[in-house]
Amino acid sequence: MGKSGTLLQGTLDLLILHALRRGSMHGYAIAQTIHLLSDEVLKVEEGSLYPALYRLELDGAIASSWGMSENNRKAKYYEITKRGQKLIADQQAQWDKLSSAVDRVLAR
Amino acid sequence: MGKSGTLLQGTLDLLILHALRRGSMHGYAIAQTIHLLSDEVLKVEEGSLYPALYRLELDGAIASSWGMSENNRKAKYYEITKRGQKLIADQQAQWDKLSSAVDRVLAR
DNA sequence: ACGACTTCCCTAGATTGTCAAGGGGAAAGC
DNA sequence: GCTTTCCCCTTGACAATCTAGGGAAGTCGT
Repeated sequence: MGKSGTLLQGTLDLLILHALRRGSMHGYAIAQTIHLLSDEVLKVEEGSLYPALYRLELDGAIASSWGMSENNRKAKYYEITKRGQKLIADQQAQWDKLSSAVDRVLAR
Repeated sequence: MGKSGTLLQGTLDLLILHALRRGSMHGYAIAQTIHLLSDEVLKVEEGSLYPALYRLELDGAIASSWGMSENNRKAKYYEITKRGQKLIADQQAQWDKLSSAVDRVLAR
């Protein structure tokens, strides 16, 4: 495994999309949400997060708009698009398939 | 997830080491073993396998020696070293920790 | 004896995803 | 005014995997 880094490569997009299922959120909050929902195991670096958000928006999986945060700061809010919904389903299926395959190998 | 590629990045070393728990094996057989144990879900490309074996041997996790395969071909047999045993434990713990963290996020 | 196929090894180059390490602006609290 | 927190972003390096090759040697069918 990579020396450092608390993420399983390839899962970040799925994690982001899943966080956004709870409603529209700005980037900073997405990172916090993932951190919390994972019981503080997963930590999303900003240098990973923002490029990922950019990719996802380019891909049409999420859409953004500027607004004001609860703390009265300018923030870019993201929400899932219809295309993103489909991506969630696909990627979750892929994750389930692959991670359970790994588990099978490790169990035998 | 990556357009193609059936592997979760970061898991290959662990899969290889786990296959070798069953006894000394040559590279080609390691790939087949992983493929079979995963119910044909995981496919290890040779272009990923051999560099990984090289890394692991450099790292002292496995050791190799030339021999003859069951099919009467020259083959390089690998076995786990003591250091490799420890790596298995560490990486499996890491995998369990991270994959269950992902599952937690996806479930909530 | 020839060709096709399989088994086994290996490498070079491109691609991708993440990380480390920065920088910056603006509100809040002291 | 100073520091801290919140929020955005970029650049360059790095590690892991894949694609797409190449090669040698045994087996099998004809």
